[in-house]
Amino acid sequence: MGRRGEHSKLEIECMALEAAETIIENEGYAGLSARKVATAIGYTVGSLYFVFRNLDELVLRVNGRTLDQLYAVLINALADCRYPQRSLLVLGAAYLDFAAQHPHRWRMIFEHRPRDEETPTDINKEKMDRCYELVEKQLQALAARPEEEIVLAARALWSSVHGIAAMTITRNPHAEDVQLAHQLSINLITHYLTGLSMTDFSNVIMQTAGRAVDYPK
Amino acid sequence: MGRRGEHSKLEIECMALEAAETIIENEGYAGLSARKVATAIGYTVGSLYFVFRNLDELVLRVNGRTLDQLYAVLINALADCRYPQRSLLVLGAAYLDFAAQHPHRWRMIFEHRPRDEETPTDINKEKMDRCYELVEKQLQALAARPEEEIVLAARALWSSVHGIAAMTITRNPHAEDVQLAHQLSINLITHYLTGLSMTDFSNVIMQTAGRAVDYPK
DNA sequence: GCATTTAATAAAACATTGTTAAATATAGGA
DNA sequence: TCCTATATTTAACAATGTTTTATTAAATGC
Repeated sequence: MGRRGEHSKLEIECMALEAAETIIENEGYAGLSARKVATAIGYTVGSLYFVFRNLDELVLRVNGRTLDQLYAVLINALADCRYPQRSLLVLGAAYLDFAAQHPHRWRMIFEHRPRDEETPTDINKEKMDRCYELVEKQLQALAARPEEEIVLAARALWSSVHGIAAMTITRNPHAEDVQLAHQLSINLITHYLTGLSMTDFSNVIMQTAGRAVDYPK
Repeated sequence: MGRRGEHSKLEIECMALEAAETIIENEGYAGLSARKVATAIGYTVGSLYFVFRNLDELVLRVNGRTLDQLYAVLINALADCRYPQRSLLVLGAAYLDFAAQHPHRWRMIFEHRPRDEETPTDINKEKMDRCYELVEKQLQALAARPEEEIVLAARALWSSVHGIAAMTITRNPHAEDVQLAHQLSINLITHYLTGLSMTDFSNVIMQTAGRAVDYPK
């Protein structure tokens, strides 16, 4: 039929993203297909390719929106935390809860493999780095250290919480899994920060940089 | 043609697994297909389904073999480490190196989503738990603590190193990525262990268990 | 107000996928 | 030597992402 101008290109784009999100939320990434998204928004397959270059691009866009949501959640969780150590614990807890509440979309951020080789994969890198920066800010408030060390510590800490989520929170997480994740996160952050406050940090850096692969006996 | 008895069922199974592994190692999971595996071992598609229930089963078997390899690497790396703290650092480094050397197969362990719902997903759980136990053993040698706390700490620590790998080592890791991963791992393990040795561990457990989700201000 | 162009949408076609059903050829026993 | 069981292939199916072609409605020119 080809009715025209009923929705603007931007509207269709937004509708498609929302439709894809609910499909993924309900059926997981495996349930996502171009035709399913298209019929969900009342169009046919070909129209999707008028808006997105391919499905990979749509997925990357969904991931971007998920990262935006995550960031908002983190900021919100941080709202009324006055002490940096508590802030770090709260950040970890908020991340775990977000992962548990949207397991499919959360996993898709990390697990999506673009079919097309030339699709840029690091489009959402900045959105991920924002999270590291949140952690950096708290670490800075906790102890005055050189920038370089703060960056490293933030990355180590945030990656660790992510690892706990990755190993504990499945695609269909049970309440007990989530609770275990929280225990692990608290355990990890607490001990790491204690160690951080006890160590001559720059010294460790000097000793270990650049000789990681063949670690001495 | 149907030549018969040229290879036993078990032989075909092994050939298919090896073929799948080289395909994945070279082209990633995206490059894996039933037909490609079949032709690689000189058979046609249908024959694969005489040996494996479906492709998911084949992938799970490959994952099992990868985990066996990983375990062997970890044991080997541990061979001549006399001090538990050093052992933990070496375990982390060995894990990162394994992930960097076989990124596709390593990621597939965690990223594989079975198409079929009724495919059991936790077949390789024991093989993963063996890794936790290695860490537990070192932690036990480091400090005498109740079993429960050792288990928790091992899980936190190992998940963290995995998280560092997951965030740093891409599907086509550069040398600089791997080096950063090693730095982060050393940083994390060192500070965590320092913190562990400084803290009244059981006290922390008592305080935090069961009130993880809505964390107090 | 009608014809023409242009762009939005649909429909169809293609190659590839996992999986299954049917066909076929071979090995071993009668 | 035939027969049967089974290993193996072949063909077919449905679903997928993507591209190409066809159609229709709006915008434009006169």
